Amino acid sequence: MSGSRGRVGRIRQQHEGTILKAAEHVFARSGFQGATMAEIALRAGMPKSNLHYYFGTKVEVYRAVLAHILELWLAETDRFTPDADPREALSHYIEAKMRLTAERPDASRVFANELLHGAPEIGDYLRGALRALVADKSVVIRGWIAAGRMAAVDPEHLFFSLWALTQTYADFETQVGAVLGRSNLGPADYRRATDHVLNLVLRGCGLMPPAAIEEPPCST
Amino acid sequence: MSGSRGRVGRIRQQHEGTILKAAEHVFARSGFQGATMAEIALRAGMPKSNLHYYFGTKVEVYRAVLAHILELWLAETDRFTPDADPREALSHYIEAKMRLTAERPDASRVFANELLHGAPEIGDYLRGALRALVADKSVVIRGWIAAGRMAAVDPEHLFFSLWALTQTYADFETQVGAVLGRSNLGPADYRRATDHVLNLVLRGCGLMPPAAIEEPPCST
DNA sequence: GTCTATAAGTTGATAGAC
DNA sequence: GTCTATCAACTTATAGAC
Repeated sequence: MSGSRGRVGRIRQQHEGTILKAAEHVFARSGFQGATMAEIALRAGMPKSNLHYYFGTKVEVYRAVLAHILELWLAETDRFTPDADPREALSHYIEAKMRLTAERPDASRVFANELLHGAPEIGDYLRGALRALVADKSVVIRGWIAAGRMAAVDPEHLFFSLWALTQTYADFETQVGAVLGRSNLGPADYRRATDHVLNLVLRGCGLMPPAAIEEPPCST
Repeated sequence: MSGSRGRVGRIRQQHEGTILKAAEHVFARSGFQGATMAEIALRAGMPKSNLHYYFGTKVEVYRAVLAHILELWLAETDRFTPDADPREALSHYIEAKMRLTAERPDASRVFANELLHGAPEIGDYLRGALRALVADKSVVIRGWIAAGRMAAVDPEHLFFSLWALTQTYADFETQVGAVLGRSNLGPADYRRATDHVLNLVLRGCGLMPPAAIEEPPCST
Protein backbone atom coordinates (compact mmCIF):
# COMPACT_ATOMS: atom_id res chain seq x y z
CA MET A 1 0.00 0.00 0.00
CA SER A 2 2.83 2.39 0.81
CA GLY A 3 5.18 0.90 -1.78
CA SER A 4 5.49 3.39 -4.58
CA ARG A 5 5.63 0.65 -7.22
CA GLY A 6 3.32 -2.34 -6.81
CA ARG A 7 2.94 -5.05 -9.42
CA VAL A 8 3.36 -3.37 -12.77
CA GLY A 9 0.30 -1.28 -13.54
CA ARG A 10 -2.48 -2.84 -11.54
CA ILE A 11 -4.34 0.45 -11.56
CA ARG A 12 -3.36 1.02 -15.15
CA GLN A 13 -4.85 -2.32 -16.19
CA GLN A 14 -8.09 -1.55 -14.42
CA HIS A 15 -8.43 1.93 -15.87
CA GLU A 16 -7.58 0.75 -19.36
CA GLY A 17 -10.35 -1.80 -19.02
CA THR A 18 -12.82 0.86 -18.00
CA ILE A 19 -11.85 3.02 -20.94
CA LEU A 20 -12.04 0.15 -23.43
CA LYS A 21 -15.48 -0.84 -22.23
CA ALA A 22 -16.76 2.70 -22.61
CA ALA A 23 -15.02 3.06 -25.96
CA GLU A 24 -16.59 -0.12 -27.36
CA HIS A 25 -20.01 1.23 -26.53
CA VAL A 26 -19.40 4.64 -28.06
CA PHE A 27 -17.66 3.32 -31.18
CA ALA A 28 -20.54 0.86 -31.66
CA ARG A 29 -23.08 3.66 -31.56
CA SER A 30 -21.23 6.31 -33.55
CA GLY A 31 -18.50 4.65 -35.56
CA PHE A 32 -14.89 5.75 -35.46
CA GLN A 33 -15.33 9.26 -36.84
CA GLY A 34 -18.60 9.89 -35.06
CA ALA A 35 -17.25 8.92 -31.67
CA THR A 36 -15.59 11.67 -29.65
CA MET A 37 -12.99 11.36 -26.96
CA ALA A 38 -15.17 13.58 -24.78
CA GLU A 39 -18.07 11.13 -24.99
CA ILE A 40 -15.87 8.14 -24.22
CA ALA A 41 -14.33 9.98 -21.28
CA LEU A 42 -17.74 10.96 -19.94
CA ARG A 43 -18.89 7.35 -20.09
CA ALA A 44 -15.68 6.12 -18.50
CA GLY A 45 -16.08 8.69 -15.73
CA MET A 46 -12.81 10.53 -16.16
CA PRO A 47 -11.51 13.63 -17.95
CA LYS A 48 -10.46 13.06 -21.51
CA SER A 49 -6.85 13.91 -20.86
CA ASN A 50 -6.66 10.62 -18.98
CA LEU A 51 -7.61 8.76 -22.15
CA HIS A 52 -4.67 10.38 -23.89
CA TYR A 53 -2.46 9.55 -20.96
CA TYR A 54 -3.27 5.84 -21.24
CA PHE A 55 -3.63 5.40 -25.00
CA GLY A 56 -2.05 8.44 -26.62
CA THR A 57 -4.42 8.95 -29.51
CA LYS A 58 -7.99 8.18 -30.52
CA VAL A 59 -6.81 5.69 -33.14
CA GLU A 60 -4.90 3.78 -30.47
CA VAL A 61 -8.04 3.47 -28.35
CA TYR A 62 -9.90 2.22 -31.41
CA ARG A 63 -7.17 -0.30 -32.25
CA ALA A 64 -7.23 -1.63 -28.71
CA VAL A 65 -10.98 -2.11 -28.90
CA LEU A 66 -10.61 -4.00 -32.19
CA ALA A 67 -7.83 -6.19 -30.83
CA HIS A 68 -10.06 -7.08 -27.91
CA ILE A 69 -12.83 -8.05 -30.32
CA LEU A 70 -10.59 -10.17 -32.55
CA GLU A 71 -9.65 -12.22 -29.51
CA LEU A 72 -13.33 -12.96 -28.96
CA TRP A 73 -13.76 -13.88 -32.61
CA LEU A 74 -10.87 -16.33 -32.66
CA ALA A 75 -11.56 -17.80 -29.22
CA GLU A 76 -14.58 -19.53 -30.68
CA THR A 77 -13.92 -23.17 -30.28
CA ASP A 78 -14.89 -24.67 -33.57
CA ARG A 79 -15.26 -28.35 -34.09
CA PHE A 80 -14.64 -28.54 -37.80
CA THR A 81 -12.46 -31.64 -37.85
CA PRO A 82 -12.55 -34.48 -40.41
CA ASP A 83 -13.89 -37.01 -37.92
CA ALA A 84 -16.51 -34.75 -36.39
CA ASP A 85 -20.19 -35.01 -37.12
CA PRO A 86 -21.04 -32.23 -39.63
CA ARG A 87 -24.40 -31.59 -38.04
CA GLU A 88 -22.95 -31.27 -34.57
CA ALA A 89 -20.07 -29.09 -35.73
CA LEU A 90 -22.36 -26.68 -37.55
CA SER A 91 -24.89 -26.57 -34.72
CA HIS A 92 -22.20 -25.83 -32.20
CA TYR A 93 -20.71 -23.07 -34.33
CA ILE A 94 -24.07 -21.42 -34.96
CA GLU A 95 -25.01 -21.55 -31.30
CA ALA A 96 -21.65 -20.13 -30.23
CA LYS A 97 -21.83 -17.34 -32.81
CA MET A 98 -25.38 -16.48 -31.83
CA ARG A 99 -24.53 -16.47 -28.14
CA LEU A 100 -21.63 -14.11 -28.79
CA THR A 101 -23.90 -11.86 -30.84
CA ALA A 102 -26.49 -11.75 -28.08
CA GLU A 103 -23.99 -11.18 -25.29
CA ARG A 104 -21.67 -8.75 -27.03
CA PRO A 105 -23.70 -6.91 -29.65
CA ASP A 106 -21.49 -3.83 -29.39
CA ALA A 107 -18.44 -5.88 -30.32
CA SER A 108 -20.24 -7.10 -33.42
CA ARG A 109 -21.24 -3.56 -34.33
CA VAL A 110 -17.74 -2.13 -34.02
CA PHE A 111 -16.47 -4.97 -36.19
CA ALA A 112 -19.25 -4.42 -38.74
CA ASN A 113 -18.51 -0.72 -38.88
CA GLU A 114 -14.84 -1.38 -39.47
CA LEU A 115 -15.66 -3.77 -42.33
CA LEU A 116 -18.21 -1.42 -43.81
CA HIS A 117 -15.56 1.29 -44.06
CA GLY A 118 -13.10 -0.95 -45.83
CA ALA A 119 -11.31 -2.42 -42.79
CA PRO A 120 -8.49 0.14 -42.66
CA GLU A 121 -7.23 -1.23 -39.33
CA ILE A 122 -7.87 -4.98 -39.55
CA GLY A 123 -7.20 -5.65 -43.22
CA ASP A 124 -4.10 -7.64 -42.29
CA TYR A 125 -6.08 -9.84 -39.94
CA LEU A 126 -8.68 -10.55 -42.62
CA ARG A 127 -6.14 -11.45 -45.29
CA GLY A 128 -4.00 -13.36 -42.79
CA ALA A 129 -5.40 -15.26 -39.85
CA LEU A 130 -9.04 -15.24 -40.94
CA ARG A 131 -8.35 -16.30 -44.50
CA ALA A 132 -6.11 -19.14 -43.30
CA LEU A 133 -8.73 -20.30 -40.82
CA VAL A 134 -11.46 -20.41 -43.44
CA ALA A 135 -9.17 -22.17 -45.90
CA ASP A 136 -8.42 -24.84 -43.29
CA LYS A 137 -12.01 -25.44 -42.34
CA SER A 138 -13.10 -25.44 -45.97
CA VAL A 139 -10.85 -28.41 -46.66
CA VAL A 140 -12.58 -30.29 -43.88
CA ILE A 141 -16.03 -29.40 -45.17
CA ARG A 142 -15.13 -30.44 -48.72
CA GLY A 143 -14.06 -33.75 -47.25
CA TRP A 144 -17.45 -34.18 -45.59
CA ILE A 145 -19.17 -33.42 -48.89
CA ALA A 146 -16.99 -35.82 -50.87
CA ALA A 147 -17.82 -38.52 -48.33
CA GLY A 148 -21.52 -37.88 -48.88
CA ARG A 149 -21.97 -36.73 -45.29
CA MET A 150 -23.62 -33.44 -46.20
CA ALA A 151 -25.05 -31.66 -49.26
CA ALA A 152 -22.75 -29.93 -51.72
CA VAL A 153 -22.38 -26.42 -50.33
CA ASP A 154 -19.62 -23.97 -51.14
CA PRO A 155 -17.63 -23.93 -47.87
CA GLU A 156 -16.30 -20.36 -48.10
CA HIS A 157 -19.72 -18.96 -48.92
CA LEU A 158 -21.20 -21.08 -46.16
CA PHE A 159 -19.02 -19.16 -43.70
CA PHE A 160 -20.11 -15.83 -45.18
CA SER A 161 -23.68 -16.99 -44.71
CA LEU A 162 -23.15 -18.10 -41.12
CA TRP A 163 -21.54 -14.79 -40.18
CA ALA A 164 -24.28 -12.80 -41.92
CA LEU A 165 -27.13 -14.83 -40.47
CA THR A 166 -25.97 -14.48 -36.89
CA GLN A 167 -24.40 -11.03 -36.73
CA THR A 168 -27.36 -9.39 -38.46
CA TYR A 169 -29.21 -9.61 -35.15
CA ALA A 170 -26.70 -7.29 -33.51
CA ASP A 171 -25.65 -5.09 -36.41
CA PHE A 172 -29.14 -4.44 -37.67
CA GLU A 173 -31.03 -4.90 -34.42
CA THR A 174 -32.88 -1.67 -35.12
CA GLN A 175 -34.38 -3.13 -38.28
CA VAL A 176 -35.21 -6.48 -36.71
CA GLY A 177 -36.77 -4.78 -33.72
CA ALA A 178 -38.80 -2.40 -35.88
CA VAL A 179 -40.23 -5.25 -37.94
CA LEU A 180 -41.01 -7.30 -34.84
CA GLY A 181 -42.53 -4.28 -33.10
CA ARG A 182 -40.05 -3.97 -30.24
CA SER A 183 -37.43 -1.40 -29.37
CA ASN A 184 -34.76 -4.00 -28.77
CA LEU A 185 -34.28 -7.78 -28.78
CA GLY A 186 -34.65 -9.92 -25.69
CA PRO A 187 -33.60 -13.46 -24.78
CA ALA A 188 -36.79 -14.90 -26.28
CA ASP A 189 -36.05 -13.21 -29.60
CA TYR A 190 -32.55 -14.62 -29.64
CA ARG A 191 -33.82 -18.09 -28.83
CA ARG A 192 -36.24 -17.89 -31.72
CA ALA A 193 -33.55 -16.51 -33.99
CA THR A 194 -31.17 -19.31 -33.07
CA ASP A 195 -33.80 -21.95 -33.78
CA HIS A 196 -34.56 -20.35 -37.10
CA VAL A 197 -30.94 -20.15 -38.24
CA LEU A 198 -30.25 -23.71 -37.07
CA ASN A 199 -33.23 -25.02 -39.02
CA LEU A 200 -32.45 -23.06 -42.16
CA VAL A 201 -28.77 -23.93 -42.29
CA LEU A 202 -28.98 -27.55 -41.22
CA ARG A 203 -31.76 -28.25 -43.66
CA GLY A 204 -29.94 -26.17 -46.27
CA CYS A 205 -26.91 -28.40 -45.85
CA GLY A 206 -28.97 -31.57 -46.06
CA LEU A 207 -28.34 -32.36 -42.40
CA MET A 208 -31.98 -32.49 -41.38
CA PRO A 209 -34.99 -34.21 -42.85
CA PRO A 210 -37.20 -31.73 -44.69
CA ALA A 211 -39.91 -32.25 -42.13
CA ALA A 212 -43.27 -30.49 -42.18
CA ILE A 213 -43.44 -31.14 -45.90
CA GLU A 214 -45.82 -33.87 -46.84
CA GLU A 215 -43.92 -37.12 -47.18
CA PRO A 216 -43.91 -38.15 -50.79
CA PRO A 217 -44.75 -41.80 -51.37
CA CYS A 218 -41.72 -43.98 -51.82
CA SER A 219 -42.56 -45.10 -55.31
CA THR A 220 -43.51 -42.52 -57.88
CA MET B 1 -32.85 29.03 -74.75
CA SER B 2 -33.33 32.72 -74.18
CA GLY B 3 -36.39 32.26 -71.96
CA SER B 4 -35.36 33.08 -68.44
CA ARG B 5 -37.56 30.30 -67.02
CA GLY B 6 -37.67 26.99 -68.90
CA ARG B 7 -39.41 23.92 -67.51
CA VAL B 8 -39.03 24.11 -63.76
CA GLY B 9 -35.49 23.30 -62.78
CA ARG B 10 -34.13 21.18 -65.56
CA ILE B 11 -30.61 22.19 -64.64
CA ARG B 12 -31.46 21.88 -60.98
CA GLN B 13 -32.64 18.30 -61.43
CA GLN B 14 -29.47 17.38 -63.26
CA HIS B 15 -27.18 18.97 -60.71
CA GLU B 16 -29.04 17.46 -57.80
CA GLY B 17 -28.58 14.07 -59.43
CA THR B 18 -24.85 14.64 -59.78
CA ILE B 19 -24.59 15.65 -56.14
CA LEU B 20 -26.64 12.70 -54.90
CA LYS B 21 -24.53 10.23 -56.86
CA ALA B 22 -21.33 11.67 -55.42
CA ALA B 23 -22.86 11.81 -51.95
CA GLU B 24 -23.94 8.17 -52.04
CA HIS B 25 -20.38 7.15 -52.80
CA VAL B 26 -18.84 9.28 -50.08
CA PHE B 27 -21.43 8.36 -47.43
CA ALA B 28 -20.93 4.69 -48.30
CA ARG B 29 -17.19 4.96 -47.73
CA SER B 30 -17.13 7.20 -44.69
CA GLY B 31 -20.54 7.13 -43.03
CA PHE B 32 -22.51 10.24 -42.21
CA GLN B 33 -20.12 11.81 -39.73
CA GLY B 34 -17.01 10.77 -41.62
CA ALA B 35 -18.18 12.24 -44.90
CA THR B 36 -17.40 15.89 -45.52
CA MET B 37 -19.20 18.34 -47.77
CA ALA B 38 -15.82 19.23 -49.27
CA GLU B 39 -15.24 15.63 -50.37
CA ILE B 40 -18.70 15.31 -51.86
CA ALA B 41 -18.26 18.61 -53.66
CA LEU B 42 -14.90 17.56 -55.04
CA ARG B 43 -16.38 14.33 -56.36
CA ALA B 44 -19.37 16.16 -57.82
CA GLY B 45 -17.02 18.62 -59.50
CA MET B 46 -18.34 21.81 -57.96
CA PRO B 47 -17.54 24.10 -55.02
CA LYS B 48 -19.18 23.09 -51.80
CA SER B 49 -21.27 26.23 -51.55
CA ASN B 50 -23.29 24.82 -54.44
CA LEU B 51 -24.22 21.82 -52.34
CA HIS B 52 -25.61 24.15 -49.73
CA TYR B 53 -27.41 26.09 -52.42
CA TYR B 54 -29.22 22.96 -53.62
CA PHE B 55 -29.75 21.10 -50.38
CA GLY B 56 -29.24 23.55 -47.54
CA THR B 57 -27.49 21.31 -45.04
CA LYS B 58 -25.44 18.14 -44.89
CA VAL B 59 -28.29 16.27 -43.22
CA GLU B 60 -30.60 17.19 -46.08
CA VAL B 61 -28.17 15.73 -48.59
CA TYR B 62 -28.00 12.57 -46.51
CA ARG B 63 -31.79 12.35 -46.25
CA ALA B 64 -32.11 12.73 -50.00
CA VAL B 65 -29.63 9.89 -50.54
CA LEU B 66 -31.58 7.66 -48.16
CA ALA B 67 -34.91 8.52 -49.80
CA HIS B 68 -33.40 7.55 -53.12
CA ILE B 69 -32.30 4.22 -51.67
CA LEU B 70 -35.65 3.44 -50.08
CA GLU B 71 -37.27 3.80 -53.49
CA LEU B 72 -34.92 1.14 -54.79
CA TRP B 73 -35.71 -1.11 -51.83
CA LEU B 74 -39.47 -0.88 -52.28
CA ALA B 75 -39.41 -1.03 -56.07
CA GLU B 76 -38.46 -4.68 -55.82
CA THR B 77 -41.27 -6.55 -57.44
CA ASP B 78 -42.01 -9.34 -55.08
CA ARG B 79 -44.21 -12.22 -56.01
CA PHE B 80 -45.30 -13.32 -52.58
CA THR B 81 -48.95 -13.98 -53.35
CA PRO B 82 -51.09 -16.85 -52.05
CA ASP B 83 -51.38 -18.52 -55.45
CA ALA B 84 -47.74 -18.14 -56.41
CA ASP B 85 -45.27 -20.98 -56.35
CA PRO B 86 -43.18 -20.61 -53.16
CA ARG B 87 -40.04 -21.78 -54.86
CA GLU B 88 -40.41 -19.38 -57.72
CA ALA B 89 -41.32 -16.46 -55.45
CA LEU B 90 -38.30 -17.02 -53.22
CA SER B 91 -35.94 -17.56 -56.14
CA HIS B 92 -37.10 -14.39 -57.79
CA TYR B 93 -36.74 -12.36 -54.61
CA ILE B 94 -33.23 -13.67 -53.92
CA GLU B 95 -32.10 -13.03 -57.47
CA ALA B 96 -33.53 -9.51 -57.45
CA LYS B 97 -31.96 -8.71 -54.09
CA MET B 98 -28.61 -10.08 -55.17
CA ARG B 99 -28.71 -8.18 -58.44
CA LEU B 100 -29.44 -4.97 -56.57
CA THR B 101 -26.57 -5.69 -54.18
CA ALA B 102 -24.17 -6.29 -57.05
CA GLU B 103 -25.27 -3.26 -59.05
CA ARG B 104 -25.68 -0.76 -56.23
CA PRO B 105 -23.33 -1.81 -53.42
CA ASP B 106 -22.97 1.76 -52.22
CA ALA B 107 -26.71 2.03 -51.68
CA SER B 108 -26.60 -1.09 -49.53
CA ARG B 109 -23.67 0.31 -47.55
CA VAL B 110 -25.31 3.63 -46.81
CA PHE B 111 -28.41 1.77 -45.66
CA ALA B 112 -26.34 -0.59 -43.52
CA ASN B 113 -24.51 2.29 -41.92
CA GLU B 114 -27.77 4.02 -41.11
CA LEU B 115 -29.12 0.84 -39.47
CA LEU B 116 -25.88 0.22 -37.61
CA HIS B 117 -26.15 3.65 -36.03
CA GLY B 118 -29.70 3.10 -34.86
CA ALA B 119 -31.54 4.39 -37.94
CA PRO B 120 -31.98 7.99 -36.71
CA GLU B 121 -33.34 9.10 -40.10
CA ILE B 122 -35.32 6.11 -41.35
CA GLY B 123 -36.77 4.75 -38.13
CA ASP B 124 -40.24 5.79 -39.26
CA TYR B 125 -39.87 3.89 -42.51
CA LEU B 126 -38.76 0.76 -40.67
CA ARG B 127 -41.62 0.84 -38.18
CA GLY B 128 -44.11 1.87 -40.88
CA ALA B 129 -43.88 0.77 -44.49
CA LEU B 130 -41.31 -1.96 -43.98
CA ARG B 131 -43.02 -3.54 -41.01
CA ALA B 132 -46.35 -3.53 -42.84
CA LEU B 133 -44.81 -5.10 -45.91
CA VAL B 134 -43.20 -7.90 -43.94
CA ALA B 135 -46.42 -8.50 -41.99
CA ASP B 136 -48.33 -8.82 -45.27
CA LYS B 137 -45.91 -11.22 -46.88
CA SER B 138 -45.62 -13.25 -43.69
CA VAL B 139 -49.32 -14.00 -43.83
CA VAL B 140 -48.85 -15.37 -47.33
CA ILE B 141 -45.90 -17.49 -46.30
CA ARG B 142 -47.72 -18.89 -43.30
CA GLY B 143 -50.48 -19.87 -45.73
CA TRP B 144 -47.99 -21.76 -47.87
CA ILE B 145 -46.67 -23.57 -44.81
CA ALA B 146 -50.15 -24.47 -43.56
CA ALA B 147 -50.91 -25.88 -47.00
CA GLY B 148 -47.81 -28.05 -46.79
CA ARG B 149 -46.22 -26.28 -49.72
CA MET B 150 -42.97 -25.49 -47.91
CA ALA B 151 -41.20 -26.36 -44.66
CA ALA B 152 -42.15 -24.62 -41.43
CA VAL B 153 -39.93 -21.53 -41.37
CA ASP B 154 -40.53 -18.39 -39.33
CA PRO B 155 -41.51 -15.87 -42.04
CA GLU B 156 -40.23 -12.73 -40.33
CA HIS B 157 -36.89 -14.33 -39.55
CA LEU B 158 -36.77 -15.68 -43.08
CA PHE B 159 -36.80 -12.08 -44.33
CA PHE B 160 -34.04 -11.12 -41.90
CA SER B 161 -32.04 -14.04 -43.28
CA LEU B 162 -32.66 -13.12 -46.90
CA TRP B 163 -31.56 -9.53 -46.32
CA ALA B 164 -28.48 -10.61 -44.39
CA LEU B 165 -27.46 -13.31 -46.87
CA THR B 166 -27.59 -11.00 -49.87
CA GLN B 167 -26.49 -7.62 -48.53
CA THR B 168 -23.47 -9.08 -46.76
CA TYR B 169 -21.76 -9.23 -50.16
CA ALA B 170 -21.90 -5.43 -50.46
CA ASP B 171 -21.67 -4.36 -46.82
CA PHE B 172 -18.81 -6.67 -45.93
CA GLU B 173 -17.24 -6.99 -49.36
CA THR B 174 -13.87 -6.29 -47.79
CA GLN B 175 -14.14 -9.40 -45.63
CA VAL B 176 -15.48 -11.61 -48.42
CA GLY B 177 -12.78 -10.38 -50.77
CA ALA B 178 -10.02 -10.91 -48.21
CA VAL B 179 -11.09 -14.50 -47.55
CA LEU B 180 -11.40 -15.24 -51.27
CA GLY B 181 -8.05 -13.59 -51.98
CA ARG B 182 -9.30 -10.71 -54.14
CA SER B 183 -9.44 -6.98 -53.63
CA ASN B 184 -13.07 -6.76 -54.74
CA LEU B 185 -15.86 -8.97 -56.03
CA GLY B 186 -16.53 -9.50 -59.72
CA PRO B 187 -19.49 -10.84 -61.72
CA ALA B 188 -18.26 -14.43 -61.32
CA ASP B 189 -18.20 -14.03 -57.53
CA TYR B 190 -21.73 -12.70 -57.53
CA ARG B 191 -22.93 -15.55 -59.73
CA ARG B 192 -21.40 -18.03 -57.33
CA ALA B 193 -22.84 -16.20 -54.34
CA THR B 194 -26.31 -16.19 -55.89
CA ASP B 195 -26.15 -19.92 -56.59
CA HIS B 196 -25.02 -20.56 -53.05
CA VAL B 197 -27.76 -18.49 -51.42
CA LEU B 198 -30.41 -19.98 -53.69
CA ASN B 199 -29.31 -23.51 -52.81
CA LEU B 200 -29.06 -22.85 -49.10
CA VAL B 201 -32.41 -21.09 -48.76
CA LEU B 202 -34.45 -23.25 -51.12
CA ARG B 203 -33.17 -26.42 -49.51
CA GLY B 204 -33.55 -24.80 -46.12
CA CYS B 205 -37.19 -24.15 -46.88
CA GLY B 206 -37.75 -27.68 -48.13
CA LEU B 207 -38.21 -26.46 -51.68
CA MET B 208 -35.45 -28.55 -53.18
CA PRO B 209 -34.52 -32.19 -52.88
CA PRO B 210 -31.53 -32.63 -50.57
CA ALA B 211 -29.48 -33.86 -53.50
CA ALA B 212 -25.88 -34.97 -53.26
CA ILE B 213 -26.69 -36.80 -50.07
CA GLU B 214 -26.84 -40.53 -50.43
CA GLU B 215 -30.44 -41.59 -50.89
CA PRO B 216 -31.54 -43.53 -47.85
CA PRO B 217 -33.36 -46.74 -48.61
CA CYS B 218 -37.13 -46.36 -48.51
CA SER B 219 -37.76 -48.86 -45.80
CA THR B 220 -35.77 -48.69 -42.60
C1' DG C 1 -26.82 30.27 -60.45
C1' DT C 2 -21.81 30.15 -59.26
C1' DC C 3 -17.82 31.15 -56.76
C1' DT C 4 -14.29 33.03 -53.02
C1' DA C 5 -13.65 34.33 -48.44
C1' DT C 6 -14.78 33.87 -43.89
C1' DA C 7 -17.46 33.30 -39.72
C1' DA C 8 -18.84 30.06 -35.94
C1' DG C 9 -18.47 25.86 -33.74
C1' DT C 10 -16.42 21.36 -32.74
C1' DT C 11 -12.77 18.15 -31.62
C1' DG C 12 -8.21 15.85 -30.97
C1' DA C 13 -4.38 16.70 -28.50
C1' DT C 14 -1.13 19.00 -25.13
C1' DA C 15 0.81 22.10 -21.44
C1' DG C 16 1.53 22.54 -16.94
C1' DA C 17 -0.22 22.97 -12.03
C1' DC C 18 -1.24 19.77 -8.40
C1' DG D 1 -1.26 9.73 -11.99
C1' DT D 2 -4.95 13.32 -12.37
C1' DC D 3 -7.09 17.47 -13.70
C1' DT D 4 -8.08 22.33 -15.86
C1' DA D 5 -7.18 25.41 -19.42
C1' DT D 6 -6.03 26.05 -23.98
C1' DC D 7 -4.18 25.47 -28.69
C1' DA D 8 -4.42 24.17 -33.53
C1' DA D 9 -6.89 22.08 -37.09
C1' DC D 10 -10.95 21.00 -39.31
C1' DT D 11 -15.81 21.37 -40.87
C1' DT D 12 -20.39 23.20 -41.58
C1' DA D 13 -22.59 27.00 -43.12
C1' DT D 14 -23.13 31.75 -44.88
C1' DA D 15 -22.08 36.43 -46.82
C1' DG D 16 -21.57 38.86 -50.72
C1' DA D 17 -19.17 39.81 -55.27
C1' DC D 18 -19.82 38.31 -59.96
